[in-house]
Amino acid sequence: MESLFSIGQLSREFDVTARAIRFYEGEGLLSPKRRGQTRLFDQRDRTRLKLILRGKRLGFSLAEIREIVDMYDAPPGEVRQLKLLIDKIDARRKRLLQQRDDIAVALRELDSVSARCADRLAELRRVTVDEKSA
Amino acid sequence: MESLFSIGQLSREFDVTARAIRFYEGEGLLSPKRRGQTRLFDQRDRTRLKLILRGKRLGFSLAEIREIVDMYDAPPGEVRQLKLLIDKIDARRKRLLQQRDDIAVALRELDSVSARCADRLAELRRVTVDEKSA
DNA sequence: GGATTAGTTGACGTTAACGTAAACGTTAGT
DNA sequence: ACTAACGTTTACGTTAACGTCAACTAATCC
Repeated sequence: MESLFSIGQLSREFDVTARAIRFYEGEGLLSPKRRGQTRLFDQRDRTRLKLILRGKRLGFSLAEIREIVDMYDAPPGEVRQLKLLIDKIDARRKRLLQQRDDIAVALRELDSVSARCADRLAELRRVTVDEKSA
Repeated sequence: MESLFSIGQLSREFDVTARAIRFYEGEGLLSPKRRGQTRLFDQRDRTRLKLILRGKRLGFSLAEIREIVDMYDAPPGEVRQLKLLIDKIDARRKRLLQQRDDIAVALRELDSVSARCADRLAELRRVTVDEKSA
């Protein structure tokens, strides 16, 4: 039961414009089947689209995303290519770990800003109360 | 001992072009002092630059980064503005948490790809050995 | 059979975030 | 006095990632 999807369905489901999806196809990131002119996306396309959008959320360029997507294909048969792939995986992992650290720091800082806001709010309330009691 | 920095120093230290730094100033993200024409960056500018670059690593646009940088200023005195700020903080946090999830998933997937690579490498070795023993 | 809805292919427009080049000033070394 | 190294402004160029028409087709509903 290979379920198929129209461009509109994917567009709504993932909140992305049809134009963007067509653009991704043009860039070789998706390769839907066709019924006449109309695109038909299968489960594999859906998965790839999810990968693409996650990549975007993490700030990867489409060029980088292409590399990532390609990683999910069968590993190459030639040792030279295989080692190249392993290097790329390593680079990806490093970037992700760096991002993870950045996020940890950013979250802590946000908390501190948040606390300052709460303080400020309390202070403002005191002033308001003072004004009322005056 | 307020230490000062030239644009070149910052450029080298953070591995970013002088052009970019000037651009950030133009966008109002930095506001260095001047000695004649020459820009002089202090510790505050350095901190802001670090914030900017971290934002970039996380895929934020400069517009978003501006919002973040502004958060680090003193919280506003008006309740209306303060609540707006709190909302923005909340939105930031949500995005960061989403990204953290995305990273966790991506790292797991990378591991699985990595494993497939290792398998493939082992398989290739077996073939090589077979050929030798033949 | 006209209208609506969903899809298509060009093709040009737009925005962000710098890159790049030209022409110039200033300070330090030889 | 010359030349390097570093800085400046002004201004045009570039790339990525789509947005936005326009003009068309194919299926469906009333």
